[in-house]
Amino acid sequence: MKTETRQEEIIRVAAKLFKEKGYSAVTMRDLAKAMGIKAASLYNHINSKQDILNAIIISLAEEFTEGMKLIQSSNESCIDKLKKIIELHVRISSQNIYGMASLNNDWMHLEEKLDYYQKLRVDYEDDFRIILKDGIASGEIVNAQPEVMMFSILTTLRSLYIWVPKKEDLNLVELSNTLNQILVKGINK
Amino acid sequence: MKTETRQEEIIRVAAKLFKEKGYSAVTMRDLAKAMGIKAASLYNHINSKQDILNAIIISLAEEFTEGMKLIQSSNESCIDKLKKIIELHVRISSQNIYGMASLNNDWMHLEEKLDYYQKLRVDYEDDFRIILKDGIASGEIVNAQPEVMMFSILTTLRSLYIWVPKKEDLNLVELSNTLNQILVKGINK
DNA sequence: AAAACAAACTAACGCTTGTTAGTTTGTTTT
DNA sequence: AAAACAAACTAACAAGCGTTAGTTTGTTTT
Repeated sequence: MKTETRQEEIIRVAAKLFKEKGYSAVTMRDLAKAMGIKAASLYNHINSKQDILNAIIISLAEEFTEGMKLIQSSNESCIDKLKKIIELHVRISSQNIYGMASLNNDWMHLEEKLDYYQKLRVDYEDDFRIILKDGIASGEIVNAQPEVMMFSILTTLRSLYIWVPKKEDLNLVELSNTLNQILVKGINK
Repeated sequence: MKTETRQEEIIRVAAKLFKEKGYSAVTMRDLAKAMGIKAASLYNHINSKQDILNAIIISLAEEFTEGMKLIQSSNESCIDKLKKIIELHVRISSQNIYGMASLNNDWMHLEEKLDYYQKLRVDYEDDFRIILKDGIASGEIVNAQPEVMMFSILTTLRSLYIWVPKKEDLNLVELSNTLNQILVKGINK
């Protein structure tokens, strides 16, 4: 197990605070107090508050992009690809619930990295849409509006961070399966 | 049509700014500039920045509570109640997309009103859960984990504000129907 | 015409913000 | 023992924060 650098520790603690109050409401003095040091000392390890946010969000966004590219290039059925996407979100979200909160709520405070982030996001959604449209074309998926389907599924998956920690007892494979059933097969008998 | 007071106008404009940057990142000077006046002049109409957030969030939360109580006390089937809940969210969200953003993202910055808000929220979720459990008990709904179902549906509905404005062409009845189909019946054939 | 009111203004307040500069301390490498 | 380094510190900065006090201006009510 690789030991965490001081910089990584700061970023991890920052993500936790960002989840609770949002990026703008967390001060460098708040972060320093949570680390048990003075605010100025943070700058021995990080360049700026902004850089902390960049590090949290961009690494996560790239992880999602990588995952999607793998799924996209497989030749599984559309329904199986959706299952894989659900597993991707469950895995990443459970590994970094604090970072996922920043990704969801504080992306608009990215500055230099904002355009890059938004491109990753748009591309991800485009890939998702294509999977759904292929599924409709091949008759695997019901012919409803793919935009609404994508919104519904993706919103649920993006919000997993709110909810995953409360279910530590539930193992992640089981959670993926349940989500797959509910999101894909619906809830009525 | 009742004309808007200056105070209501400030609250409406504030909600729009809060949606874009979050409560903490919006300054009273930002808000004043958006209103075309100086920051100090805002205080002729409102008591504090905090009060603006309270007004936005609490009125919406109470609107949801009222709607839920009506649905709860009707004697419709569980599936029909779910449909009504979807319609409730579509209606309120489309009427106040900016306020819904604050409700979702800035509720933790409520201060005196935080406990009250959280009670409304917990009660709402309790009512929702009971509807699902009744549906499972009566065999209307598939016997999966009601917690996951509720999370999935409620997360989608709570995020409508992100997405409704892009679909102005789509009428709201149609959107409710499509959401109902996807959330309840699923997407696979 | 006088009084009252709504809604803007200027000026300033005390406090907090992110960040920098320079220094101290203790450990590790030469 | 000397040099280098990592990681903390104190002190301070300029800018921005929410908010208050007191004033001006123009309209509406008496």
